[in-house]
Amino acid sequence: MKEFILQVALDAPLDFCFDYRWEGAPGADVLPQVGQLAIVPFGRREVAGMIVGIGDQTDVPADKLKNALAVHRQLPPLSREWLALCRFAADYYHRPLGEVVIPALPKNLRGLKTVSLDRALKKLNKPREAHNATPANVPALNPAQQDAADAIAGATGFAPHLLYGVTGSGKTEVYLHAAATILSQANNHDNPAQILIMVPEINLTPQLEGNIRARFPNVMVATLHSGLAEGERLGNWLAAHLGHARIILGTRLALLASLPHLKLIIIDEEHDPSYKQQEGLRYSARDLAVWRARQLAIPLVLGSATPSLETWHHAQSGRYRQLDLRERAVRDAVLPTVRLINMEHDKPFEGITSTLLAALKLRLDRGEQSLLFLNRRGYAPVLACDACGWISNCTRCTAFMVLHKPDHRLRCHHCGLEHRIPKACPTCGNVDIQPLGRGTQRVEEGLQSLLPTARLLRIDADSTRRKGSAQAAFDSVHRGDVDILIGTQMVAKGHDFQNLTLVGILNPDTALFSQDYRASERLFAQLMQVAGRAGRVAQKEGGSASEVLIQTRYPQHPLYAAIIAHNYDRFANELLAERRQAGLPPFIFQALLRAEARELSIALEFLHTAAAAVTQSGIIINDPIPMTMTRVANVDRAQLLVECPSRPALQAYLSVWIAALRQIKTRARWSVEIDPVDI
DNA sequence: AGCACGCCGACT
DNA sequence: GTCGGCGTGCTC
Repeated sequence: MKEFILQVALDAPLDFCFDYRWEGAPGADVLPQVGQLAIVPFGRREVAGMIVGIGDQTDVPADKLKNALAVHRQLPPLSREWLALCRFAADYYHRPLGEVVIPALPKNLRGLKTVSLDRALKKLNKPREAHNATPANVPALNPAQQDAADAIAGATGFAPHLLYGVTGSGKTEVYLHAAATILSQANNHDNPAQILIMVPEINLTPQLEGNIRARFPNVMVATLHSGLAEGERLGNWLAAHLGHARIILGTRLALLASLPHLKLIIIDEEHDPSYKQQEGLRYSARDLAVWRARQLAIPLVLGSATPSLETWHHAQSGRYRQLDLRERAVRDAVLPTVRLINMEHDKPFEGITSTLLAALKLRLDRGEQSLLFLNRRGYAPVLACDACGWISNCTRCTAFMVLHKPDHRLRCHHCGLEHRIPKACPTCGNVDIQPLGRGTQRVEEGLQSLLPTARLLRIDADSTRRKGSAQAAFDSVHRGDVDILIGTQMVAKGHDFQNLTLVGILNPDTALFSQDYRASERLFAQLMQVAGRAGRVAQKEGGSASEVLIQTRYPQHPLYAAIIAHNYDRFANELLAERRQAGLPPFIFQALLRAEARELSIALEFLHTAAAAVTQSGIIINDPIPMTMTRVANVDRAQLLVECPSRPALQAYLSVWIAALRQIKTRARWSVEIDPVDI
């Protein structure tokens, strides 16, 4: 009876692996393998861990060493490539390996019960023979699309591409053609291929999933996103892991799926902030995709009308190959006309200028649809008392309680605190307390009074809280049951509305002067995206083209000039020049140390100690500062930014520094984020 | 992270 | 006299 020592990575905030004893059963020839899951005792619990090494020695004293309880042997082991990807992510983001590996696996795989595995494999549709994978209903490509698809499918080795094309220029067709070519090539050589297509939010883009399934009727398509039920998640994950699924469509979490035959990665809307995980392991799925494509020596496509400045920089410098789609692929479609409405001259009533109101009436008369975009939900962002100056502050956060009129509540969007709307000022008793500012609910109310016959529909996180209600709302717009759609950024993504000819942007100015230097980049992307909802209709005979009206107090701002000209190139180049001048990303690399405690002084004291813990030339350590929103849910937060022009130098420093931070005795909770985006 | 143990305040 | 607050320490 031979005894082995398993090195097991566990999902615990401990930066090392744990050793377990494994005694092979007498006569058993099946040994545990690296890449298999083991169930092990850990403290008083039993948890799943990943076997990352097998040996016959350990430093762990015999009285501490425990036996592994079981090994998942019916599952093919995770590949060395997959483990290397996880190890890279763990190293790069300075987190324990198990914290990357274990959450990347379906929950149902992590339990003691192994029977569910067989059932999930029954449940799966058997893949049909892939040699017959002839795409159905293939539209012809224009020359630019054809060149792009050929470049991607014909690339050899690691080949990152920026597919740069405005909304409606037919990026999806390029993806599908490149995918079809790579799938068929692989099949001819009896060498299966898998293609990973990532999208920002799968729930908002059901059309893409439908298109893919229709185009590849003989290929198994699996989706991976957080909205799946656990059973479905396990089945789809297994389909990818076993190589049955040839196309995997998913959100950022799909990047960490096991894809043994991966031959192409596509990231649609690569600039989208949702590719950055904002809790736990704060990874960038886009950045990890680049690493994974390099590791496997395969092509990568980053698609966007408004690329992130990181990607744009790489394309400009020639590290990524840029593929341009300069024309709209939809026949007769023209780019929407963008006009500014100067709110200094045309004072808004109920948040709507007379120019915009007239444009809305025109669409109503013509039986066409309009979209009003306002990135602020609720009725009003704050309730205030004129008499004594009271405002509806949240008692637990550095934030206002937002007025939600339909359910008669004040609600904090940060900690969830709620109470009834007071009838009078809580401090002075004044009954005349007023909402300040305007959210989607208030716009809906005001607009209904201005246009009593119009059929309005508000789409935001509040109106679509129930499962499936967002889809129902979008369906009613498609059916033509709605004249004017009022929405937050939820309406900006994915959906094409055939009869929509007017987009009104109500109040975009706040982002122009934000402390966050990325705000203007994001605003541009958001405006382009929401404007794209309108321009998809072919120009009607005798009618005018679709129109985007932007209400602003700063019509001279260069961002708007770029929007009007549909010229992201120049705007992006100007932003890049500013970033270079100011020493901001992508010309510098950053890490952010966050600390939180019941008292701000505790967090700040920790950060000051941290700032002095390890100094090194070339590493810029900024002053610790309270976060803009200092208090959330009665916890005070502060942060410390560390910068360096060299990524390897920053990484080397972080390894030493974080080890030193672990030695600091503090009551603050802290974490380090690499490449932070919201600072 | 969990989950224990351990030592001081308001209650069945 | 107990129940329970969260500080501290450990997990192969």
